[in-house]
Amino acid sequence: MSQNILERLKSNPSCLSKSERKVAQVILEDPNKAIRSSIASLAKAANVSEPTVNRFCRSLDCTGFPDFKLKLAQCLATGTPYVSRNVEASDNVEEYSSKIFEATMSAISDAKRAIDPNALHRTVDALAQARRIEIYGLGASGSVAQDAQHKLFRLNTPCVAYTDVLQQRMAAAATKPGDVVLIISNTGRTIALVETARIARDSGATVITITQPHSPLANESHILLGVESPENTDIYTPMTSRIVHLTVIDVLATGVILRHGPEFQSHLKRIKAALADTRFKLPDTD
Amino acid sequence: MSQNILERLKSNPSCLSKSERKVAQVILEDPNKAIRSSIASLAKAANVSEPTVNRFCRSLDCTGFPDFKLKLAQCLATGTPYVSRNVEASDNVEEYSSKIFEATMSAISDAKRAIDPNALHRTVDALAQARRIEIYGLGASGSVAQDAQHKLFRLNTPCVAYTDVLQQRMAAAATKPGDVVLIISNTGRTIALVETARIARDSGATVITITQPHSPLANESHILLGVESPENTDIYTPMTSRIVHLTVIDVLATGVILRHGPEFQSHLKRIKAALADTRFKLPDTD
DNA sequence: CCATTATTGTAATTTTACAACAATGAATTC
DNA sequence: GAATTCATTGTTGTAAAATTACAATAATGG
Repeated sequence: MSQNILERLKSNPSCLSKSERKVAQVILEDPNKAIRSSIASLAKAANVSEPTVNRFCRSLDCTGFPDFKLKLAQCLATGTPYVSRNVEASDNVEEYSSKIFEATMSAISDAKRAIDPNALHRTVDALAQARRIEIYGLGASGSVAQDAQHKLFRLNTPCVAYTDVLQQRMAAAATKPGDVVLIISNTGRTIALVETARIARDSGATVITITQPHSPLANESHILLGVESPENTDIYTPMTSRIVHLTVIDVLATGVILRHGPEFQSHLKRIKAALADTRFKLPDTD
Repeated sequence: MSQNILERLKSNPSCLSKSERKVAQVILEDPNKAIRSSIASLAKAANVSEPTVNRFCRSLDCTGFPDFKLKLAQCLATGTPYVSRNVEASDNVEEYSSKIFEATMSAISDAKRAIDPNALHRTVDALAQARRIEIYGLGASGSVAQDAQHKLFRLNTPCVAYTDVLQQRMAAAATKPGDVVLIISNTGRTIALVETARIARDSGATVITITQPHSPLANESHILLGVESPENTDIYTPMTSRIVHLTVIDVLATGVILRHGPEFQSHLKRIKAALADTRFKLPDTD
């Protein structure tokens, strides 16, 4: 439905008149200030009359100035790229920690919007029916693969994660139709993984990837769970993308569990119960 | 900074008077309607006077009614579900995937508010000065520990993750003053880890934990990075909490990098560059 | 039970958003 | 080149909205 006022402002569109563009510019300079100012102060800041500001709002499919402020505020809150502030060397603890938390939330929010429910559905199908599940990842995605194994092994289906290139290649060559190979990669450009995907394909396995769309790895997969990672990986190692990957895996695991139905949950409870003796008891019953 | 009006509304806090609670209730019934209505219509809907609505806003740290509407609108836009809905057996793909994404975001948002900047600061200090860093985790936290190693080993400080109880105990016994032991646990009640923490303490290491506050493990630590995990772990394995743990580790790694200053970044670039040949090149220069 | 305080409503005031209309200016036509 | 048309912008005025100041009421404690 309604969306992204900021995008349309930045692209300086033809639907705005000269003075309306002045308004747009003032707003873009400090959107967070704009949502707190009245129509009068904004008009003065842009050197135009108040009704001009109002007409400006109408041009953007708002019913009026308050409605515009509302939409702009929501746009800012969703963590659109416009506000995705980068960590700076001068930041103190509060600042960089806030930024990282926000960037992470924003990435999850983006993924939520971008993920293809159909691909999820088909993946859950494939996992639920798999004879065997293999999970491959390297580098930062290695621990994601291991986490995925930790989640999926409860499903009564044999399930292994490999984080070693050679083991992955051998395991991929050993797969058969009915097996599912889940490959996780941030860039989708790691040569070894693309080759392994090809090997698994040739062996007849169903290849599912959690990776960057339109990447070489994505092109090798039967089912693609696309996750865009716009982050700058030059200096900082991929942070948000691997968290999105984990969330996708949560969705998959939950989907398979739901698919198995209620009687399956006693099976999960038993697994959980096996841990009880490793823990200190809770202080009280609650 | 301040955030999540909805959270505070639904927890029906003591800082509101009787009629102010009536206002809160009306708003919670349909928040999306509330952000579009005037103070007058809202007052009528709640059967209170207009100034009461205004005072209600002030009680919630807003400068007035418009400011309140703005914050509420932003709160709604972030998609943070104010009633963290649980996955139900009847959910279809879209539904449970939405719920999981939302629950994850909500958990990160909560953690952002709850995390103690002072503890973060001291942890960054300790990590930056550490002679050696050891990271321990078990189960789901095992892959978190491994991910942490993957992040922290770039810091020029020897850094290992152990996900095996015996290795952890031996390594903990071998630590010395100046060493930092980072222990990650969802519940904070795993007996083995609590014992290991004690061994590390006795050896003189600085014990830092990412875990549930007020837990046995938290009590054994020199520095506690507290993460509440209200989630029901009866059936589903901890999902959101380990993602929060990872985010905290991102913050720590970033903090240490910032602490080391700009000349350190060339060191990181070299590490990154070592990966270049393992990847397919990007289609174009951009 | 009275004094004190907190809570709520009434009325007045200020601020804000918007509509109706007038003015300006550019483009087009004769 | 003047006249006409159209789009754009500003001026004035008004209704609505938000807020203040203050009075009335209810709640609390000695």
